Amino acid sequence: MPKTYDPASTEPRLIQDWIEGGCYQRSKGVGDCTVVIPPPNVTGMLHMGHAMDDTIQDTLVRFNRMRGVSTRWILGTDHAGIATQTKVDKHLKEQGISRLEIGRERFVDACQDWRREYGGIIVEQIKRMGCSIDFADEKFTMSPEYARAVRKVFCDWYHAGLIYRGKRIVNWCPSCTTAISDDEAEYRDEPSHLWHLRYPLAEPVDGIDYITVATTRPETMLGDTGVAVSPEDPEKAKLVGHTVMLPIVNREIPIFSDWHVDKDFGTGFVKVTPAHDPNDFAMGAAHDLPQINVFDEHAVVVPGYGEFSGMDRDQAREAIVDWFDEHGLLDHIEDIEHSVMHCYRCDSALEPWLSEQWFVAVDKLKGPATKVVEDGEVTFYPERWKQTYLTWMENLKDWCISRQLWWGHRIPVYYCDDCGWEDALMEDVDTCPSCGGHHVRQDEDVLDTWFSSQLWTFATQGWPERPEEMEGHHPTTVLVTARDIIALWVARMIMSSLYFTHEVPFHDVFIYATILAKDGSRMSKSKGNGVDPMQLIDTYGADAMRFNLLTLVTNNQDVRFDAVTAKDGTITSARTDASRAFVTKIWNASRFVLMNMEGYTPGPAEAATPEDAWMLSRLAKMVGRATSDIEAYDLGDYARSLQTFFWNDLCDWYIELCKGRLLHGAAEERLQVQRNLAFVLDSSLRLLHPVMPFVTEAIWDAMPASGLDGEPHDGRFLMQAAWPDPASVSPFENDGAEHDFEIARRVVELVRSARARYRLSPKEELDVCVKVSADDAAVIESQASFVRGVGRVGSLEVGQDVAKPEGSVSFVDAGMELYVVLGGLVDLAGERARLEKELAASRKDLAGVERTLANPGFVAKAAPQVIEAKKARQADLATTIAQLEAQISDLG
RNA sequence: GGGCGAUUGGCUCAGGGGUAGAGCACAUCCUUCACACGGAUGGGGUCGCUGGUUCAAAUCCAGCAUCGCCCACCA
Repeated sequence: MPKTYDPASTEPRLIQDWIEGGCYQRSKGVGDCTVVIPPPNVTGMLHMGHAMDDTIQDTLVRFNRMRGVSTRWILGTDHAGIATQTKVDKHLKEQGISRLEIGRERFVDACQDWRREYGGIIVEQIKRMGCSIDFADEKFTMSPEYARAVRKVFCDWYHAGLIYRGKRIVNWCPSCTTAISDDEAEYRDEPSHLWHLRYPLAEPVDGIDYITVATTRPETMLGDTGVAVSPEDPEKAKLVGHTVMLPIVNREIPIFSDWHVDKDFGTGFVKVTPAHDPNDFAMGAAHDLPQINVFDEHAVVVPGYGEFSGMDRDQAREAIVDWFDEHGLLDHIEDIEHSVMHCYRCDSALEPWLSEQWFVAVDKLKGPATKVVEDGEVTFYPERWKQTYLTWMENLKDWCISRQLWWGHRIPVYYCDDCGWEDALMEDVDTCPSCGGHHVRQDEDVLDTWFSSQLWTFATQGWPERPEEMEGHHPTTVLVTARDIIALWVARMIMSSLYFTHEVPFHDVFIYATILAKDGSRMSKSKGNGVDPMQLIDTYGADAMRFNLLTLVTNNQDVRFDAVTAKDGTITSARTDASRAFVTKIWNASRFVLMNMEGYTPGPAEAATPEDAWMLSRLAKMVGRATSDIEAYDLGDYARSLQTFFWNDLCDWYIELCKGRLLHGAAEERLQVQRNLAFVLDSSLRLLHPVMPFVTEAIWDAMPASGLDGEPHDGRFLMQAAWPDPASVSPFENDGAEHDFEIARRVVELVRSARARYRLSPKEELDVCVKVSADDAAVIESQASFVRGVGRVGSLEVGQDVAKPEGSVSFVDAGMELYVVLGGLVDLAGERARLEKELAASRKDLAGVERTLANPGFVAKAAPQVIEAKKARQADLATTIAQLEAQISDLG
């Protein structure tokens, strides 16, 4: 093995080997683990959220593959309608090309080119992360096969009456000239004004000849068809039933009362514009008011409004306010904070606009989709997201699915201009099936991107034409995704899957923490606080990034990622750096083991020494813990506990303890150590593999067979090797051995502490005496070689009646008194100070324990084990205090 | 407005009714033949605030504060 591990050269080679070895394709086995990747948009590059998502999925898939479960991880990308169209539009604009000039067909071709390029990049990035997903079988939400599935869904729902066309207020983006769904719109508070406008009454009432309405949208007054007041506003009740004469347009409109109105806001009079406000639309519908659209698709005032026609909404606002002012009808202007909806793509202010749209009626879909989550057929991890889902489902309104875009699935509805026939069809037509006429046209709109991605779990698996492909792989096992698309995507997948496949799309939904920038804000391009996962991989290697990400998988909603990108573009992340150090540690420890394998033949691990028994016990518990952690999606604990195990137990102690036998031991002894090390290392690599596939695979390739399965590795990959079986290693669990080891380890630590305090050379052997109970003395004696070797101890005297030697420093710890002989170097004042500090701490602890024990309530109500533990602690502390006092007085 | 989460050492985070943890950073020592991306030894925190439940609260509950996210709404 090379002295240093180089991720940059190793990772690409392994990816190639794995793919050539067919390791990424679906595996056969017992049970099923099918996962669909949340398809990234073809618009861009992988970001940290994807890196997190894909690392989690890969860890789960690799784990299951190793466990012998049949795995299938499905790759694909999303055409991402608006997002892609906007990017391509911009791209073309830079070349001086307008999409309107080149037309729909050529524009869609340009989108396809874009998708091939960027879809390819993102797939390469997924590959580079080490994701063991089937790259040979890539799906796309606009592939011909997928398009047929989308079309079938539309047609079936259309014919079942679940899809209908209707006039609705939609959030219209005048710049993208498309409707934006509520879920895609972004609200932002902005300083604005509340204009108080006077509307003259048609006939004065009790001497009042005008009322004042307050509005943030004066330009929409051209479309006003009523004025509303609150039913709880007695002062204004007398005006209800009267009319006002709308200025400028001279339209006589009624005053009515409606619960939408808050009597304490503004003036208590609300101008009602059904065509330009969702609430007004609702009020208008309830009170039978006309809907008058005053804007065209670009938010320009339509003809018929004199000087105002042809103005855009901003110009119109100014002109109309001026008009009111000139005519003495502008009461006053008030400054307010006002939240304005913006297009999530182009950031233009959205216009509530009345238009013809397609909708999915959700009434019949939401019931079943609610039930499966309530019943636990679909389980959310962490559990709290269940409530988020249910609340959203409860408040669900019909879903506007039409988009006025060119890039997307075109709505398969055909109209005959000759006879008025209309239908949704699976095949294109140019002749009217009803009248035989040739004036048949297809609907111009395309479908909301989520309409196609809601089919992702089954349309990627042969539905509807090859249902056999789904057998055993649907419902999928787990969906790993971000919390912000629980409503947009997760819920819709559940609804459509239940309808079309009669089963849930997945059993588990795992929601990971949102990755925030170091300052706690969302990573965003505009803020420039984002971190590029590819750059992290360049700097630290994919394993280090993956490991760090997995340690951040906790119950939290969001986590801060500590990486910072400097002005010169270099990236630093303390935690990823530490993860890289762990990768290096794994490499070096393995290198040491493999450098000392001469004469090795595979054979079973055995607890030949106390430290062997300890190590094998620790390993057995680690296997159990790693397995149950991953099964419970507790991936952060899986990663962190493995790191502690490998670094602290295996490297810091066991390998050090093996050196004596390995380098100088007799042949038989040596062979057993080799077998134990091979067993522990092999097991550890397998446990680590799901999160750190590269370094573990690279090492495994160089390793001989271990006692774990006895098979030589030639031509085999670790990623296809068996996950260690918790049941078969559990006989190694040995609490007694662990306890004994702790005692010996403590002796070594105390010797080291003395050495550090007196700055003694690590080469120099120290003489040590330990005064302990007879039982513990035997325990230490049995591990004398370990204590001598690792502690660099010369003579070691252990017993009940050991006396403190001349010129030694003493330690008191848990019933143990330990003396390290220094030979006249003792710093009496320093020792006294140290012992007194410990004494003070012990006394304080004892006082606390005694206070608890003196509490009658505690003795009466606490669990017996707790009381026992307290009493034992009391005894220990009392002994320690007595010993410390004796030592201090001994110092003179 | 509704909901959710966070608040633990300088930083990023675990933990979670009964002796406060890790990594990084810091201090001292060590280039001993796996590893200086290392080893050893240390210093450092009344677990946001106020109440409550309990024999016992950093941990459970309530309120508050601050930060963040989601949903809804705003004439």
